[in-house]
Amino acid sequence: MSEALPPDGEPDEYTEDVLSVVERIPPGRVMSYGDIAEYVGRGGPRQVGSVMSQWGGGVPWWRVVRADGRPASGHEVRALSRYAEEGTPMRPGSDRVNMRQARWDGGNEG
DNA sequence: ACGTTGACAGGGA
DNA sequence: ATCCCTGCCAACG
Repeated sequence: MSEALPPDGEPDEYTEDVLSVVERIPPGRVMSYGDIAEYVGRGGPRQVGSVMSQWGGGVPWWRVVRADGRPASGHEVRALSRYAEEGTPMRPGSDRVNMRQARWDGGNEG
């Protein structure tokens, strides 16, 4: 059984923070696990990954990638079709996101 | 208390 | 480019 959908329980405050940030990432943009950890101000990349593993089904999880631009482990194929839909900038000849262009800092700029 | 695990990150070979 | 190791930190058995 995979955790494609969020559990019915109530998320704690940290989980809420992480998920709310992920929901704000614009289409065609991404944030790394570490970026999100810094943004929420506590925990680390692995904690963010843990939250996404459990609750990611309810948010645009494909917009959360590794620091090197690789999509979430085990979800590469699904992520790739989303990037194609959203026009996410990719590295040429690779299945990786171009972080230079696609990285979102939480601000309003493009 | 301890060892293992995990949707991670960074550095070296 | 890939593989391997270490650092990291919370959750589990």
